[in-house]
Amino acid sequence: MTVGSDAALRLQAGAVEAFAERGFHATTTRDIAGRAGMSPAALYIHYKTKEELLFQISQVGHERSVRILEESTEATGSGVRHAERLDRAVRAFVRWHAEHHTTARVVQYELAALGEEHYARIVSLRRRSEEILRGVLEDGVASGEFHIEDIRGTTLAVMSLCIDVARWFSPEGRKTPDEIGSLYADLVLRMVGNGGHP
Amino acid sequence: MTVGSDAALRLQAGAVEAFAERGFHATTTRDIAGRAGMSPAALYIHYKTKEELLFQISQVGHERSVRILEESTEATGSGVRHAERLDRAVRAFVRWHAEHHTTARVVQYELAALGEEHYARIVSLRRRSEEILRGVLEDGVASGEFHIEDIRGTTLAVMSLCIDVARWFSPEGRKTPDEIGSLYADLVLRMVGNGGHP
DNA sequence: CCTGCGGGTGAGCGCCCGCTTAGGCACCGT
DNA sequence: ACGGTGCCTAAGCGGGCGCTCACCCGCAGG
Repeated sequence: MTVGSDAALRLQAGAVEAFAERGFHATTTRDIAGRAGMSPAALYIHYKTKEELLFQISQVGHERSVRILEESTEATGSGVRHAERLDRAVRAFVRWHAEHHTTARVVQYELAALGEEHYARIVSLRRRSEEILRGVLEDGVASGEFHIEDIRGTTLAVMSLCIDVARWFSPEGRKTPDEIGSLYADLVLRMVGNGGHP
Repeated sequence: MTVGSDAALRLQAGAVEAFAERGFHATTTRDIAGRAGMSPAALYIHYKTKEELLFQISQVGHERSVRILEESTEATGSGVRHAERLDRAVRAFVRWHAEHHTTARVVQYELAALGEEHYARIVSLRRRSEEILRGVLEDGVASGEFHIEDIRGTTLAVMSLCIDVARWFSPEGRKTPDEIGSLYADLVLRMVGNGGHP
């Protein structure tokens, strides 16, 4: 149950790989333990069930997402341009989904395998992410930088766009995470009616 | 093996429901057969394996996608506005993903469970979809209606946005498929630098 | 009337799953 | 010196999985 120990972390890493490749239900505990260089039984010293292992992964991933969005959208002064906050947020969020695409894939697409209580905890973290982003859009509309009719719908679309990067990104693809971040930040600024360079 | 028969179609419908709810690997053949009102063994009269059933679903879904994109982007005359072709395409594509969100979910997110050969066949259909959309963007750039730096990347982003609707859409949500289609068509026109109303 | 056949069932095979149990070994404080 | 503790393994239990097999029924053709 010592979640931070070396063995526990190796198990997490193995599980992320396996879940990302085959999905939670198609992954066996034997496979996870094998990737961590341990016997199948060792898994149960560190985690109560396979599902709890998924929950740990999902939780740290979502907490990371929230922090990324919080830090990149901080309103540090009174003269901050909200376009810049949004630009930074999308860049960072997309970059994380590309660079850690295996983790992100698990975090974003294996939620359905969580138990009820764990699922609820994760959903509240997701809501938090959405609220942060919506806050930026609202600020930008209020300041006249953005022109959006449906703020809630647009927020969802922006998150959608960023999250889906984890589904298709491959390190062998023709773009680096940074390049995708740039492109997407530009596209999102257009979506919110900022014109890219107002 | 009579894929179009009544029983075969009921099995397909049951499988779509089950796969969408729980995912391919977490769904049992007993569950699928049960939803179709049949015994577990009946499944194997109509499909060789559970995977083949997934393939049929995936194939018809992807063929439908391609047709939707083809029909909505037809260049019917010489004076067609490409913004209108793109608008129609996004509207129709998004509407399909929302209205048939269970099917779409299976079609878009269970690909990894396909066998190698089946997977390859599906990938070629997906490439076709992407090419159709990219064609519209290229036409619009050539005609001066759109202003895009990275056509390939933008195409991918647009597809991403549309596809992801299947992941989060719920009929109990606050928007109808038509409303989401409108919003997304508007957002996409902004992404391609059309300004919404040029 | 019998026959053949397409579409169905009940029972169950063999396998592998998630998880447990009994025990072993290195290192600790006393 | 030695019992306790933390971490690990070999073995295996119970169960549910994908899939098969032997058989059955209703009906069309001769």
